[in-house]
Amino acid sequence: MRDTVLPTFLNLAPAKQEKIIDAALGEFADKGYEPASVNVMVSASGIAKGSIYQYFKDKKGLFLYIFQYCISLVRQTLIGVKEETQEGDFFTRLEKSLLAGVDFIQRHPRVYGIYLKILFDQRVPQREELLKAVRQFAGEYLQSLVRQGQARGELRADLAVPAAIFLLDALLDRFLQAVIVPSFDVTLGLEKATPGEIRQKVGELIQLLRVGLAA
Amino acid sequence: MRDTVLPTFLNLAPAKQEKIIDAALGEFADKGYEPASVNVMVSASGIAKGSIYQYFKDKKGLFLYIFQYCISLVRQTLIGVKEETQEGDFFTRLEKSLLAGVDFIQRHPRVYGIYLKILFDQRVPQREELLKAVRQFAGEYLQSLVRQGQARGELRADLAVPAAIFLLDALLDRFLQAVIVPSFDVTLGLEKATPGEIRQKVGELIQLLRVGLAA
DNA sequence: AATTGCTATGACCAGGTGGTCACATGCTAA
DNA sequence: TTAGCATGTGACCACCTGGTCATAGCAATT
Repeated sequence: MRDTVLPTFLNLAPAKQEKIIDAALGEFADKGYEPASVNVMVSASGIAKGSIYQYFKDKKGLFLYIFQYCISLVRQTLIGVKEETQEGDFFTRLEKSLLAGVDFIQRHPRVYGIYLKILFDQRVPQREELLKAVRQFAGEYLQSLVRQGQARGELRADLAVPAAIFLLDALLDRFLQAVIVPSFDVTLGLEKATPGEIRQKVGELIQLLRVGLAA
Repeated sequence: MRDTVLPTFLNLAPAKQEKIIDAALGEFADKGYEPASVNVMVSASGIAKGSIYQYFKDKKGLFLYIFQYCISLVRQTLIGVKEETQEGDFFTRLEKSLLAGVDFIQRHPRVYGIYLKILFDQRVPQREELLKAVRQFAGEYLQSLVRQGQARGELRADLAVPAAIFLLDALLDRFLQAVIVPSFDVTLGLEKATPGEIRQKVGELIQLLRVGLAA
C-alpha cells in the first residue's frame, strides 16, 4: 500500500491538493478504475500532465491514495455514528445507523460511487484488500450491535447470530444502494423519495425486523 | 432495442454463432462494457475483425444482443423454477428458489457476471432498461410468492408487504453475490463453501425468516 | 551573480481502441 | 464460363491511453 503518493504531493498547497483529489475522486467515481482517464483528471484540476506523475507514482498509486482518502472519511463518520447511537435499544441504534448511512452517501455520493464501482470489478488494483477493509467496518459494527442487543436481552436468545448479521448487512447495504441507484428497489421507490419519506421507509423496515427478531 | 444484430449473423452456422457469442460473453463478463475489447472477442472467436461488423452494427449492438441472450436464459430458468416450486409452503418455495439461483450462477457464472458488471456502471448502453428488465423478474416473482403465502395464511396477516419484499430481494441477491464474490459476506463464509454447506446456510437463513415472518 | 535543488510543463512515445473499406473468396444462377 | 452477390479479410484510420523526459521556471543559499 506504500509508495503510492510521492512526497512532492504532500508539500503542495492544501488548496492545490484538494483540487487534484477532487478531480480524481470525480473521475474514478464516474467511470471506475480502468476507464477513468488520467488526462481528464489532469485537465480538470488545471495542472500539467507531467505534474501528476511527480505527485503519484502512476495511475494505480493515485487510485490507492484516493481510496485511502475515502476510507479515512468513512472511518471518521462511523466513529461519530457509533458514539451518537451509543444509547438506545438495538433497533433504535440500527435505525439511527441506517439514517446516518443515507446521510453519508447523500453528502459524499462520489465516495460511495467508488465503492460501488469496485464491488464487482476484478480489475481494480488490490481490490480484495480494499473491499475487505470496507466490509470489515460493516461486519464489526453490526456484530457489536447484535452482541450488545443480546446482552441486554433485546434480541431473542436463540437467534442465529451469523445468519442475522448476514441479513442485516444485506438489508442495510441494499437500502443505501437503492437510494442512489434508480430502479434498484422493486417496491419501495426510494430513488425519488423525500427525506421524510426515506425516514418513514427506514422506520417500516426496522419495524419489520423488530417484530421478527425481538425477544 | 432493434437494429442490434444484422441478418448476416442469423444466417451463420449455429456453431459459428455460438463461438462468437461465447467469446463476447466471456469478454463482457470479464471486463464490463467499456473496457471489453472487440479485438479480443474477434481473435478469441477466430474470425476477422471486419466480420464482426457484418454481424452487428457496432460494439453496442453486440452487447445488447448478448444481453438479450442472457435475459432469455434467465427467463427460461425462472419459468422452470416457478413450476418446480409450485407446491409447498412459502418458505419451502423460497428455499428452493434460492438454491435454484445458486445453481444458475454456478452453471452460468458469466451471465451473472455481466449482470453484476452492469449494476453500478452508468456508462452501459440502455442500462436503465436492461436493469429494469432483470429486476422486474425478481420483483414479480417475490410478489407472487408473498401473495400466495398470505392467501394460504402462511405469513402473518399484518405483514408490511412492500418492506418484506424489499428485505427478501436484498437477502436473496446478496446471498448469490456472496457465493461468487470473495470477502463479500462478513459472517457466513460462502465463497469456499461446499454444495452441502451452501444448502445448510440457505436452510439457516430460511429458518431465520420463518421465525420472523411466519403466522 | 552564481549555484543548487525542487517543481512545472507539454511535446512526444508506443500501444491499444472502435470502426472502415477496398479487395479477395466462394457459392449460386444463367 | 460468366455474372452477380453475399460473405470474409486484415491493413489501415483517427483517436485516445498511461507514461516519459528534456527543458524551463523559480526560489533560497552561497
